[in-house]
Amino acid sequence: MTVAKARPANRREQILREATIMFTAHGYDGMSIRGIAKCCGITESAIYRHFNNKEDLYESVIKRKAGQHDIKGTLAKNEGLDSIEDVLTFIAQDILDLASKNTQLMHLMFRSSFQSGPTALQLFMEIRLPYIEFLARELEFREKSGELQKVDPFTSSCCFVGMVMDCALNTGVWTTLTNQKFEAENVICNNVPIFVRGLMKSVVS
Amino acid sequence: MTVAKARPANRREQILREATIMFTAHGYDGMSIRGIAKCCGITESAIYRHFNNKEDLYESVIKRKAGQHDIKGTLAKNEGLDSIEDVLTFIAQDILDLASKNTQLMHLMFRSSFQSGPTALQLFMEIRLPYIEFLARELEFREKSGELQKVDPFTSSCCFVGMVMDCALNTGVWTTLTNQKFEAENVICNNVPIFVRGLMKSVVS
DNA sequence: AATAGGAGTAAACGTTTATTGACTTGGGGA
DNA sequence: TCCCCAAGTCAATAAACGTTTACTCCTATT
Repeated sequence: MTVAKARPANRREQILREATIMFTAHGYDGMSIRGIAKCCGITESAIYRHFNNKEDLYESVIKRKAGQHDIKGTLAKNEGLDSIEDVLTFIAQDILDLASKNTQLMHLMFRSSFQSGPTALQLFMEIRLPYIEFLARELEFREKSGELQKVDPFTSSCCFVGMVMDCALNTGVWTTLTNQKFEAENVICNNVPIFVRGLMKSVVS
Repeated sequence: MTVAKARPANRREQILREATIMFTAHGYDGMSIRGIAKCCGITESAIYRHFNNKEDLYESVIKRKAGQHDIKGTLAKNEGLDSIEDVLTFIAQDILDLASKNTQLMHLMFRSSFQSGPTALQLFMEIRLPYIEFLARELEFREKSGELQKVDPFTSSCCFVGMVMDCALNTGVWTTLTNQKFEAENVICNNVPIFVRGLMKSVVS
């Protein structure tokens, strides 16, 4: 009496989608093969036709997400911006856009960084690192050209990107925790200028 | 033949200690009653003499950690610092100190914020929020007195604290990921001045 | 038309999970 | 001295876990 169900075009993709949802919501130990199977409307065994084991499935989830965004590529297209203000605004805007359109990605990045294994830092490397390296290069160049104060490009870049990432991750928290409004645009309007004034040599207030 | 083991002064505290280690390392689902019991040298049932269930134990872990640090209190003792530079330096130093002396706390804070339930944001509220409110008040005061540029105190404070927290959490990551050095002192030497210059009205470069 | 194999099923595997129950200590107060 | 009770033990529970097995479709290729 075993009746085969309808087979969607690519089951593998569906499983990965559901597993991603599960993992972002409950973490590795909280995502169960059973639960994912149920969400897909198939049995657990069917999942093992597509993935060797749970760890394999997990790694595939991370790799898939990493493959969905080519940060390095999009950044490369935006080299040569005029002022440092443009650069910082662009980066902040880009990260906050990415985060708001793709909440999953951010949570996945932080969750996976707590996980052990080979894919622990993959999302950090493919999402966060490109931003940092991009900004660090811009800072280094502009520092040498005399536009900026004497600062350590890498540290400054890490901090700026970290600040924006932190905002992106916690926008929801602050609005529920306090009654203050705390939105992406405010961060850009408010803090990019602070950084700009702090970085530039001559200041026009 | 059931022999009762030696009973340490406060077993409860020992259980909480081991559970904290387990939770910071493996998360809620990854921390097992069995594992904790084994670490304490007792049986699982013994744990249920001290806690109603796993969730109760978990909540106790969070509450205990929250009770170990009186951020609000220590901040209150440091009101009335001279310059905004002193304020920012103090905050950054304090957070990075706290983080380096108590790595657990930071990881616990982020892990718990991903968890659902009543204690989800407790550590955020008792650790992070006091810093933000403290700095926001300082900024608001100094803005009104004309010392600072026109900025939104809350947003600026959120961002600064977020930046430092992010640094504290990821210092380890960057040093292993890149060969660049990225340490607490560098962050303070480098980024506090940037913020100061960015916030102040008149700049002495 | 025959067939090979990809993709599904039901059922069971052994293990681990959180939790409970019944029993046993040992030390402090009556 | 007796006895109570907090804090242990051992043993058992049902449920959930990841994984494997044996079997069955459906479909594309030959």
